[in-house]
Amino acid sequence: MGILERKDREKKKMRSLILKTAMKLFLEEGFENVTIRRIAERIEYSPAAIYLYYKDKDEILYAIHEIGFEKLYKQQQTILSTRDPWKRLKKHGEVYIKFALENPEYYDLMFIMRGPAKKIKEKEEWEIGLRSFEFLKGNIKECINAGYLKRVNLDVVAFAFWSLTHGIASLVIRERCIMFPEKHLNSIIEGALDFVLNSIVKKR
Amino acid sequence: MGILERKDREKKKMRSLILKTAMKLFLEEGFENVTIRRIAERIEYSPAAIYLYYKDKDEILYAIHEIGFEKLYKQQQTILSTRDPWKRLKKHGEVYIKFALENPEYYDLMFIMRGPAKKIKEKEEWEIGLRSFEFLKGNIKECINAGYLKRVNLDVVAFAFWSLTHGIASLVIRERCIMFPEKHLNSIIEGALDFVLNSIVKKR
DNA sequence: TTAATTACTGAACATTGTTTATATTTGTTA
DNA sequence: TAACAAATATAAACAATGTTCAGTAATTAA
Repeated sequence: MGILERKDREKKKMRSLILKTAMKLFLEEGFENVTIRRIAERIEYSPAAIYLYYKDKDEILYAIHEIGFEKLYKQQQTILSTRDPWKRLKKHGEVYIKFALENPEYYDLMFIMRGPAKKIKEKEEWEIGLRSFEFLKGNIKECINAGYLKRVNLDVVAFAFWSLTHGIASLVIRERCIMFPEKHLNSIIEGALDFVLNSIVKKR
Repeated sequence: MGILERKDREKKKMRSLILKTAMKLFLEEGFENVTIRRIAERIEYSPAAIYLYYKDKDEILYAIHEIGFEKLYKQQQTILSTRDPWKRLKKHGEVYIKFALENPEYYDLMFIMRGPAKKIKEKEEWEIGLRSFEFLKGNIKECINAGYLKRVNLDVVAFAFWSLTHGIASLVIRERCIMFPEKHLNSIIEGALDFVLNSIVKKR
């Protein structure tokens, strides 16, 4: 009965080949150039073949978006070496923005583009996105317990924090910060994050 | 010498007819349905005719985006009736988010979509966007002068404020808040804004 | 060896935005 | 007014896109 299993393996292999190729296109040329036809061309199959392995293009984008989340999550784990909850939360913000600005295409796919969002809705949940959000909530909870933050609703503080960092990242990525000269932008970003974080911290 | 002027009037009339029609499509069916062909159909011209009046589609989107800014600016002016700078700044945030959530298509065009951003770059400045940002800076400056805020760099505080509100708005609009049940979302948004604003205010 | 299932493709469809050669309308001049 | 010039408008096509479907080729089962 090894035939079914081999077929299954082959199916998975093909899916991963498609995804790998899409990723390559994505990283080399940006998501605008990830087209079904370009993927097909690279793997030397017809465009129609891809639809035997992925329902539509958004499903491929969703898969890439998941890889982006893995990448972000990994980078976020590095802050665990910082023991002080408050310092760690600051690092959290810095790492988040750093990820966004160093991987704007990923970030766009993860938090801005409509394509993956459609799939999120279909799934009725967003496991991969939630994991990062829960991680943030954990950090904030520790800050509250350590007396660094007021005892406010966890979701509210986490959402405020996320909105601030996402706001910064997405305004830059979607090119709405042209009022700031390029050379000042980084210090304004840092300044904005510091300003808010220093404001919400309680002096113990 | 009235002919040239009449021609000029006619040209303007045609431009405004195209824009008006694009606006109608935009408001009735969302920007996804603003296509050159649909506009052409409605004004009973050929698609090619539109290119005699607008360089490309992005130029039309840019024009709509400007109308959106007019709308926002008008709504922002209503906060001027609030005399206390701090209360006014709070209103500023509320009005901004209200505008975004009540006019998500406009907001998207103004602060998220790539199309208009391209035109912004070509123009090398962004008059209409800057006006709103300067208005925010003015409000913040008054808060500083009245002792409500620390004396921090104006651009930094304004950018922080804008990032927070834009972050909230864009996460909702691009459907990344599915971890919050619909019925709680509004109170979380309010809570997040209040949390940050109450944190940055100085007790006098 | 034949029948049935599976894997794949060519060609087409329905959309986009945009360009170009051509036709029509309008204005100028002899 | 007739002929020419300039403007305005269009039909048709181009080059893309995602996606579908009727067939063909390959593989497996009987």
